[in-house]
Amino acid sequence: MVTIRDVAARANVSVTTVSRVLNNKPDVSEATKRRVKKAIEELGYKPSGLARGLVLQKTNSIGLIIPDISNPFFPAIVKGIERRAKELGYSLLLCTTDNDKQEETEALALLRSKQVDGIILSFSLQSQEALLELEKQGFPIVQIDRQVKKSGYPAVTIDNQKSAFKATEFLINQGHTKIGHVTGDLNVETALQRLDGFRLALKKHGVEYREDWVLPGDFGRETGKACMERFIAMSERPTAIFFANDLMAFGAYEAIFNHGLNIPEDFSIIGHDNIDVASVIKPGLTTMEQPQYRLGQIAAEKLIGMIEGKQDSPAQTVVLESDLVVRESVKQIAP
Amino acid sequence: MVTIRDVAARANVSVTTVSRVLNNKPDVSEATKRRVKKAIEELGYKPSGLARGLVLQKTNSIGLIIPDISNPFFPAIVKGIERRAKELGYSLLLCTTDNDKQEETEALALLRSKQVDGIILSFSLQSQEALLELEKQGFPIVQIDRQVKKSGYPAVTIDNQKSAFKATEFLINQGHTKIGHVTGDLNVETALQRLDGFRLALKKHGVEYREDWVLPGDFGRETGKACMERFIAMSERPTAIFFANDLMAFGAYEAIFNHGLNIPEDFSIIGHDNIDVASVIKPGLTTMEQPQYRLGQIAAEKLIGMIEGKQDSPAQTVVLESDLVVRESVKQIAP
DNA sequence: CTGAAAGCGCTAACAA
DNA sequence: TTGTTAGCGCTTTCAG
Repeated sequence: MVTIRDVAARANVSVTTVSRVLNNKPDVSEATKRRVKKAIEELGYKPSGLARGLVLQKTNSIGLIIPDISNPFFPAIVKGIERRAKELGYSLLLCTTDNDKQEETEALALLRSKQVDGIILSFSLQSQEALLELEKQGFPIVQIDRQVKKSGYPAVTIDNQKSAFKATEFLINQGHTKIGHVTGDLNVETALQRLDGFRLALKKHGVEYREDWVLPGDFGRETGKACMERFIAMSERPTAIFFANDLMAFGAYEAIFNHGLNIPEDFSIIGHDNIDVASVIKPGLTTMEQPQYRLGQIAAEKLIGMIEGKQDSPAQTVVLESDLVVRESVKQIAP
Repeated sequence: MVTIRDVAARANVSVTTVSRVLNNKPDVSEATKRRVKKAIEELGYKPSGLARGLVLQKTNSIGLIIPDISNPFFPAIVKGIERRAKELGYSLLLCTTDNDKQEETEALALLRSKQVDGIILSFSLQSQEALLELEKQGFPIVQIDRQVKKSGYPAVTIDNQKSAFKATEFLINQGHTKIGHVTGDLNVETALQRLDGFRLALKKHGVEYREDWVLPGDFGRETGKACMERFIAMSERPTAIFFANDLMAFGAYEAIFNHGLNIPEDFSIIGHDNIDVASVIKPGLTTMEQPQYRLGQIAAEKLIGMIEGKQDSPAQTVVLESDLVVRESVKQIAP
């Protein structure tokens, strides 16, 4: 490995001087600067991030902890984070957890030991204490998509309750009064909030809330399919169902088609997230759009702001809007 | 920050001894081991990966460079890599490039400066020299999905030529003789190979190859749509089209439906990759399945094998099989 | 404008 | 079984 010493020797200067030109510090004559640069070039020298990080106590890398990158909701978020972080001079260490509490804890420990400057994460409710601990130490963290409320860490999310409310209200406005819901993983704040939004909308419009039409899901496609099978098997069925995310709605599509039934004639379906393919499937899935890329960008900016201590005020949670995207999966019912 | 020195002081031993228990080295009495562990516990001490990396010249992290994480082809690969790497004690630094040559070069430099132990990458053909350079230095790299042939670095891929051949042959066996193709980004080896496979299949079966039915794409959905528009506008149309990936085929679905045309009645469509949603859309997309998760796992294993010098033979390229998945997007034509 | 030297937190000879 | 010491490659006072 070629080190700063080799460069110094070759350029006939001290390591200090080399370090100076490396970091664009003043007080180096043009002549020596040129010589040093030449030596760097010739030797193909690259400074060691490790050594630099050790002395500066700063790595210019941030950690990202998400449940599952193969869940289509996350890639756009990751992209947003990665692109913005890169622009701001940071790189990304990726950990996934499958929503497992132990994996979450391990990921946190791992990233700390790698000495990332901060972490963006999407945690289940089970891992609160770990966050509280880090908060005491003043370690920079931004939550994304999901907020573990008890911690004081800022989050970048949409208003999930409101979003679910809007989705449900749309169903009601289309004339539906028999409405079911498949929840997300109830260990996740997001899922809880969407359930709340669903309830609130029914209540506001005086529509009956039926326990047996609210099925516990987990944001996975298979579960969406399984829950839909249960709806189909019911003697009294809802006419419309709000799925806590599009992936589960896709599962429902499968189940419905497998039974020779139709959307929206037999069931009106609304999803959440507007993942990329929601527009490709037939009938097009009506859903709530989240600005994932933006969420990612903002989270990266916010975290790096915290790291570099530029926040004017204590870091605030950012809540973006979600928008209804109407396609063909919801039928209008005559009153 | 609490360092190994603090632990040593608290446990009344030397830093060496602490280091020994940290790394499970022998020659530490049970008694002192306990004392040290207690001190570590009480202080909440975490070893600095930076410092360790600096002295060991090993970071236990690997770099991953891919074009775009929001392309649905990659998440499963990333997951496979991440999961396997984690099992083997490595973490993942993620860089994306948008297939841009400069970004590829930068990512390589960045990861080197972060001193990752090795890199898994999916490069365009434009970045050959950079690889050659690293190869001279004996730096461990594994290519995934795409192989830059000139480098001696192993790759983990499917046989893209054969796969495209099989896809095209399926069209022919269904009775099609007017067959078009939308290529991938021709700066990418994979796209070239699929085009070759397409040609070969036509040739073998004596089916005419028409230049004007081979449209240059870029693996993006928009392009798939645009190319499909061109096919639709032709006075003489192909009856079947092989798209170099599913994403472009999805774009084609849009275009076809927008014109009030039907699949497979008006156009038979076959894709490539079998990304998750290929089964959800209507009609189900016939396509070639790639084992993405496996590709990722194997790439991680292979790279780490290279890093740890356990390879029995010089690292070999691994070629996995792809399988035809028949759904409803291809019509059988009476001879 | 330039350099010597201390030290970031850790591991590994080498001694004891 | 334990400790002393010399670095890993870099930045940064502090002196020239």
